[in-house]
Amino acid sequence: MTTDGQAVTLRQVAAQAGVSRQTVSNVLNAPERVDPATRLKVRAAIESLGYQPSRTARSLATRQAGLIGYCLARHPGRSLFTDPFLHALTEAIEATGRRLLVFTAPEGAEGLATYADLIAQRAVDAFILSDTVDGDPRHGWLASRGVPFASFGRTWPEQGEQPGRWVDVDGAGACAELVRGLHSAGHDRIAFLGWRDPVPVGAAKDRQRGWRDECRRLGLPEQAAYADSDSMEGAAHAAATLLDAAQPPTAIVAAGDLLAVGVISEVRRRELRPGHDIWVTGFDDSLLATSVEGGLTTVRQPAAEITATLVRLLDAGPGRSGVLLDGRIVSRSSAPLDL
Amino acid sequence: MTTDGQAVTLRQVAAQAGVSRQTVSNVLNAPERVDPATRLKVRAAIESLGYQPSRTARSLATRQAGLIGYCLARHPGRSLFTDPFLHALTEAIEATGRRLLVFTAPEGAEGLATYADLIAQRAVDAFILSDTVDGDPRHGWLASRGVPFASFGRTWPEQGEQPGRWVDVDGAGACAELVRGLHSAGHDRIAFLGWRDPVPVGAAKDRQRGWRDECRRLGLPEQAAYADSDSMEGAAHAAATLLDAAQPPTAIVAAGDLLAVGVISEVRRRELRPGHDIWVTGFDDSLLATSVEGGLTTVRQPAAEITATLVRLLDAGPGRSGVLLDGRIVSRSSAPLDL
DNA sequence: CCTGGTCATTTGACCGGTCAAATGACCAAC
DNA sequence: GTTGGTCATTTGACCGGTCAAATGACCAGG
Repeated sequence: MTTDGQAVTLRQVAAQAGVSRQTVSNVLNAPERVDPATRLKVRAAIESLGYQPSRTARSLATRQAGLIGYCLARHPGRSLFTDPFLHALTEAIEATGRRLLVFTAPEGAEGLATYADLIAQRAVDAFILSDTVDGDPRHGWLASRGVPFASFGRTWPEQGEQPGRWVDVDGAGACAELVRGLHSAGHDRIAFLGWRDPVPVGAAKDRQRGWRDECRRLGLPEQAAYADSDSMEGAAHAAATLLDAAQPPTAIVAAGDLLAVGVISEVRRRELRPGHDIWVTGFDDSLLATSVEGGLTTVRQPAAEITATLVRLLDAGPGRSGVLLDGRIVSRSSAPLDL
Repeated sequence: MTTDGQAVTLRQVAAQAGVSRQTVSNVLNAPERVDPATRLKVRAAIESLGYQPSRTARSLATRQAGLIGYCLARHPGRSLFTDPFLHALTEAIEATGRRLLVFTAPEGAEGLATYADLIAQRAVDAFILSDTVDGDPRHGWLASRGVPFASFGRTWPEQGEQPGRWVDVDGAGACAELVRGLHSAGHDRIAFLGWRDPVPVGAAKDRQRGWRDECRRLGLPEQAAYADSDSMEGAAHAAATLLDAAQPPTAIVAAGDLLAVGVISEVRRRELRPGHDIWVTGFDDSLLATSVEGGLTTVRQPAAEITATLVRLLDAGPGRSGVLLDGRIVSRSSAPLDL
């Protein structure tokens, strides 16, 4: 509304409305304390001047930055879920009137200095953590200094509970459900395809555990293979070893969409039809899942629910708690399950 | 350093060092004005108290938020370059002592209200724009109110220059270079594979133009096909039509990595070898490029250079200017070019 | 000896809000 | 007619820095 460069202040609104600055402040922050008649008068002045309070001034007075910090993972493009997660997180935070500040930091304990700086500068009020690794140092460090945070992902401590509050998707449960679905569709040899990684990723182990436990429960053989890295090529090679076995699997549960696409390409190369001769499933419901022919059956991480929960936990105060959310199986033609 | 929750202030440092608050401020912002001896004394006090100035207080006084706004695109996961771009952008901004605030906004002209709010609240000093569309309303709007911004991507105005300052990657140039490389490797029939999209994406047209112009210059036939969407499946079908032609191409230049992977899968399905029988190239050097067997020849967008330039342009003041950066061709086995 | 100029440092006001205590109007109760 | 309580509104101090002008010490020049 202001065509001039200068911003409108509280006092200008007060002058225009013929009240004191505090009354204007009250209209915005505690309207019930203000007489309805003056409230209207002030609101009109606010409107006509196009006033919006300065976040900075308010932050200084309230000692709240109104910003949540989120560290971008070192390896961009590593996970296909990063992007939808970030988008959902931003919306969830904005829904509470705050905003998201993203930053980068070195990996591991070194990166804690960056977190320390942001707190010391009072640039953020709290942190959202993701890309957690086994024994992640951040959680304990932040909790010990009383910095509010919420974690997407577990730190898988050897024993005891992890510090602070977390949300995660039940990868084990989802994979178990996939195995059950495949089994009731008539599959008896359901293989798992994971990847080896320099960094131990708890999520991958979790998914495999769900598959293994369910296979045992159903008395199915446990065939597994591993890609050298999280790539289509590695997955294709690993899938080849599975398919070359004396008793090849009729279904392959892959630990991620990228792997699953690699499996599908190997299946196709052998003139076998995914979803008919060999059923294939992925994980993440990334853009790849709708990109392959007929679509990939996969597990969707409920991004909106995850981030809404994270934001809720941020304000839950100190303490320890965890929320485990269910992934939703999205059935497409690579493994036409009926759910 | 502070184990108590209370933050250290400038005045506490001043008291500790036995100087006035302004002297401490000068040590931080204009050290040359301070006597070396007192400078050391103050530095020691800062160190011992673990002092860091409050961003908020400084922002209020200087009227600079120290934050740059960046709007996340509506469709998360649409482009594989989003992730590396965001990472590089964050680092580039941090290198100048500022930080990145990300936000979401409705598409098109409606979203301008969100930009307006951020400015009115003085929450950000400037904006970085990306995911620009043809005739993007944001550029003119921001420029007309004197809000500093820099755009990754052109708005392709029908006539005249686009408002403000921009950086883009020369997609046309890179595709022309691919065509030249393929031609000198002996290819005479080099097809283009793009995609149709509800939103007109200037970048895709730009890449195709580069391919077309170079083919004409070399006197090569212009074969092109289009995927219904930016997906592997669509690309595979489009590739099939190309390969079924009476005079099938021996090389296919795809407008994106995802398309290229789709092309490769179709090529393999026909028992043809990518990089031998049919050469295939992509665009973006995304995680898919190293994920397919042998790797995908593709064009790398220079993320660090792009973002460094964007940040530089932010501080260039009002005016119009554009920087066109070269993409770098990364040769892998899907099209073993020697460059 | 007084003036004028640097240099290092300090002082008071200010950025634009919020908080807590103070003011004043109005009305019911003793 | 004084006291006490609510309600609406105002005042002064404060959040933690920065800016601009003022102060004081020191030294060279007329």
